[in-house]
Amino acid sequence: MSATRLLLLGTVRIFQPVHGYFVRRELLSWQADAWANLNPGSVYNGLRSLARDGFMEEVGTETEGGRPARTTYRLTGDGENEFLRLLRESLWMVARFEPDELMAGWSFAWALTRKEVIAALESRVEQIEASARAAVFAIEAIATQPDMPDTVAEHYRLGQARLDGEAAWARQLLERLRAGEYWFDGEPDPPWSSQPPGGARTLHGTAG
Amino acid sequence: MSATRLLLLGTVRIFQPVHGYFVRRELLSWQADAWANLNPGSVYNGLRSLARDGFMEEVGTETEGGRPARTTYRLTGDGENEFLRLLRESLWMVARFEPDELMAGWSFAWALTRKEVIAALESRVEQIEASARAAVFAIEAIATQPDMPDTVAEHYRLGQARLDGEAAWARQLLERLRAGEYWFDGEPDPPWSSQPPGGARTLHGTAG
DNA sequence: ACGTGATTATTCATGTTTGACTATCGCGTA
DNA sequence: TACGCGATAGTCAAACATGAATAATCACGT
Repeated sequence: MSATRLLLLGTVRIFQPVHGYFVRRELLSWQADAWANLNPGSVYNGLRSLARDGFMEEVGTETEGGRPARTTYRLTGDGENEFLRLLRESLWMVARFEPDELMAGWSFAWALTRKEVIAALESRVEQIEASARAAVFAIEAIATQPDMPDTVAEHYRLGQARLDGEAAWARQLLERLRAGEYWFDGEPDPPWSSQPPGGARTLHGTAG
Repeated sequence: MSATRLLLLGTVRIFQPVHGYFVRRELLSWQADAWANLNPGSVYNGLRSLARDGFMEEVGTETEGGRPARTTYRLTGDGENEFLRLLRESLWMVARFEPDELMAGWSFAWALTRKEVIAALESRVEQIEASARAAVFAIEAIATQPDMPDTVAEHYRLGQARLDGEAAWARQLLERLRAGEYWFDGEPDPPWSSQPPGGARTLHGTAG
């Protein structure tokens, strides 16, 4: 499971009704292409696939001037539920080898309450601490099994080391969230009540 | 680019001539399916694709008893070069969002010399330290750009935190490598001079 | 007035990944 | 000896991802 679906649902949710090119431009302006699959084909096919599954619906296909026709989308009720489901999954579940999941999840964490995001991050820290205790025994077991290459022990150590890094980030962020940093759902004065969100105005980032 | 190609090249290199089912069973016994794409289709298609590119060649297609015919492969000269190229790439290059690359690389690091692996890990630590210094300025810049969502700053922090975890692992492993842990190419007494490598004897791990 | 290059908006051939499915053999057990 | 389960060995349709290509428009300089 890639983070692309969550990114598409989340971005359409913010800007709807919106067309594929806009969604992609916005995500590139977040530099999300560094960690997610955002080639044109992935975005356009992802939108069509979400529409096929009933999570989005085509609003229309407008042709402005002589430019290519553009298909605009918006979320359905199911799409809103799917968005929240994927968002919670990405924040509450520790996906050991899918770094893009948490990246995508954090991008839309503000769609949940501060209370829930704090609880999710606390849960992640606990899961990672538990994983560290378990890894000790898994590594011991590897030495025992005669046919297991000993290099596999380092896979556990490296996997855990990266999780430890993530936990350090989470602890640090938790402090800042408790101190009031960032805006979350249900709080007054959203940052774009006066200034709507929107990233680069061009694909090559020559904004301005 | 996924780690599957390197895993297939490296595994065929050890056991050649070898057929797809054996390769897959071996990789599953390393628990590599936790972090790499090793579904049947990925393995069999990956082997065919490597053969198409001239990195492997079919040795034959034997039918033993009434079982399905099995196609056995071995590396070509180009395949050996491609293996070493991908291996070096995976060990020397820091791929920020592809944790499977280093996992796969370490699995076959013993095919290089201890000296080179130590140099590669030292280089990784330096790259990660440089990345940490750069991240400070990238995060500053985000606050400046009006259209960039502030959540993006956490993407830098999280990405760097995970790299910091990796660097901690690398420093720790470097100490152990300098102390002589693990066997590497060119050193006497390889661990399977008497005991050939080989993982679980069955797919479900009921080795005995 | 005209060329140049970036932007808009998307398609599509190709390649990779998924995981359900086929079909046979061998072994333990009731 | 009949039964069933797991191991063996792989195929295939469908889904997902890649990135070059298309083709019109617009901004800008000369």
